[in-house]
Amino acid sequence: MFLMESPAPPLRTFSGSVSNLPREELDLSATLRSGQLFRWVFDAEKGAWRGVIEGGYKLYLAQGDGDDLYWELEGDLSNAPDAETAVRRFLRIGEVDLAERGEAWASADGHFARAWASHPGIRVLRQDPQECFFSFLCASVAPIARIGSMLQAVSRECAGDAYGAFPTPDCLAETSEETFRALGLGFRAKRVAEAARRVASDLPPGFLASLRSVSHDDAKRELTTFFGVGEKIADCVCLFALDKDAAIPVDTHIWRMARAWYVPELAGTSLTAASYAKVGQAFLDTFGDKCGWAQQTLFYRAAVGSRGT
DNA sequence: TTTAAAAGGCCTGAT
DNA sequence: ATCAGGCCTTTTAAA
Repeated sequence: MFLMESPAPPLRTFSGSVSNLPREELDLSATLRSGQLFRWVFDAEKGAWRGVIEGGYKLYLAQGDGDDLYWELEGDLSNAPDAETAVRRFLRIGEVDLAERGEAWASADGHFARAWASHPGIRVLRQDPQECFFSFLCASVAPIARIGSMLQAVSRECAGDAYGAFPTPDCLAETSEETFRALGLGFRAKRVAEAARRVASDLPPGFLASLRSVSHDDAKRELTTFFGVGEKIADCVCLFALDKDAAIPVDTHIWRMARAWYVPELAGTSLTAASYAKVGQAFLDTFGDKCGWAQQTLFYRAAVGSRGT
């Protein structure tokens, strides 16, 4: 080996494919549009989805009609596992056998069976905790499309690129509440500005990612100490970035579904801390330790699948 | 043209 | 301690 030390990070491109990946294991398009992340776009020229994953790697993903997934990853991997490991880690391939789980869930629950029949293969991804946290801080009473436009505006303002690496906490912390308001965040502006300042200056680097190694309850307790973060947003971060596969974010859609199907005794009541816990328990009882994944398929049918496209 | 609803949370006042 | 109601911004679609 005659690798030289270079001042600039060695930006390189790697590519490969994952074979034997049927649609029941991954529906790439539905997964990326399922409201768990908001800055992935389909690059028509390249014929692939494009986004940035944890570690700042730019990733292209393409799924054809067959059982192969093609990927291309760009970045400095000198201090990281190999590229394919990074891709599999993001998609959580090999960790959760969704095809097998989905079949079991469908035979256990008729409502899930209907959602699975129309949209199998919606996975829960492992996101960058930082981006996921700020994403769902922007998600209060906003439709998925608007969450995307808010986050693209924030990225463009702080990092210069709507679809590049998400701004660092330091960069977000230097942006004023008024600026966030001007970017269309509305009453969420104060929450984002305050959280950014706290993450940047009051907490150790990597604090959010460190919550991966604590329990679901402990992670929620930490997250809900932020102004603007209640149980629902905390559970979104737990499920989509912190490996808490039993987290059930009870939003307006899941709450409606729960009252109609899973916790009928709550029909006609309003959502409280007590009923929030009952909904989570009902999902755990029905679907088991990966119930957050089942929730994502049900959510998709209610919130995304019913709309056009 | 007005109104409701959108991956909510905080504050207040009443039991 | 627990819960219902009002409020906070903006956008889109339905009435």
